[in-house]
Amino acid sequence: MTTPDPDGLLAEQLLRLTRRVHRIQKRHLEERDLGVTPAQSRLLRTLAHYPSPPRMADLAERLEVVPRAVTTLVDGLEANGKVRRAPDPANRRVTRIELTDDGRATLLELRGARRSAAEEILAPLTEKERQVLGVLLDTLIDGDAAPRC
Amino acid sequence: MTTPDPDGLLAEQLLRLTRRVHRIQKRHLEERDLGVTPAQSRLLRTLAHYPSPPRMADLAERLEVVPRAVTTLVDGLEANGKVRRAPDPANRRVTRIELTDDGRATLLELRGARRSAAEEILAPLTEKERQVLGVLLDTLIDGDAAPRC
DNA sequence: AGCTCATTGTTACCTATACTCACAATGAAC
DNA sequence: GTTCATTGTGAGTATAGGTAACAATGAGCT
Repeated sequence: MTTPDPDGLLAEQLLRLTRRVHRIQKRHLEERDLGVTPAQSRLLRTLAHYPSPPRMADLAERLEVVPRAVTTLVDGLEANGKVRRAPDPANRRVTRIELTDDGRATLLELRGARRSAAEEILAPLTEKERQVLGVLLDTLIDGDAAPRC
Repeated sequence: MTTPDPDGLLAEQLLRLTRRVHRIQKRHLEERDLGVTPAQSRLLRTLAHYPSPPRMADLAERLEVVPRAVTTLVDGLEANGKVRRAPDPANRRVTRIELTDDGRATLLELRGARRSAAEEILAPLTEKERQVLGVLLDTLIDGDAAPRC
């Protein structure tokens, strides 16, 4: 491989890998035929991390996305009965997003799809390598110094 | 960090890192104010790898994208005078894509932007760690067994 | 009380990327 | 020369995200 631009390579690698991950996840998702787009799936998963229903703004922050984007995602999920918008009694500006039973069921299937997709993608790496990769990625995501391993 | 879904974590990490890379690259690009979108930038860079002007289909394959997508990208670049569509004398079906002088100049600035962006992103990693990361990513992209390091 | 300002979600619109399908022009094979 | 494959593109769609303006609400100050 010719690498005349070694320092710009990371972005290209990430792009290609992200695309591969997308393809594989899409395939695993379609096998189960849940009516959920990748971004909606991410919102569902994020939703599961909260002990109590979060606000739209909370989701936007967690997803690193503008609040307006969350509206669209919740619209789609609500139309399919996966989540429910509930008013906050304490503050009438906020709407809290709750998982429905259907949403919870979807989430379980989603996890299965993700797990098998991840297994396929990570197959070429040993357990140790996976850990190293995870640490390196986390370091870059956070942008601070790496824990020297 | 709570990781109830360790096997699905990679996709999330990749997504976040890719987004961070996008943000940083965008910032570095905007400082120079080239009129080029990220995908167009990628096409320009890819173009530079060919010793002689490639066909649309070649670019599509190299970019891992459907040929129709290349049409749109080249349209944009051609409108801005960065590339030129040239007929192939030997086969009138194919159009070859050539870099213009302006495109070449843009490419140079692009490289600078990418280099400084990459420097910012990779700053927390040592040289050795960068190499390890590169190998791991390549392994996952190709999908075959990792070279044991 | 009332006035001002910040927060919250949303309406309306725009951009970027990439996809499918259909098709016209061309070349290749028999 | 009829048939079939290749090549690029028009038309339309989906997904993901962003900006700007705004209405409803809450909070703080006087």
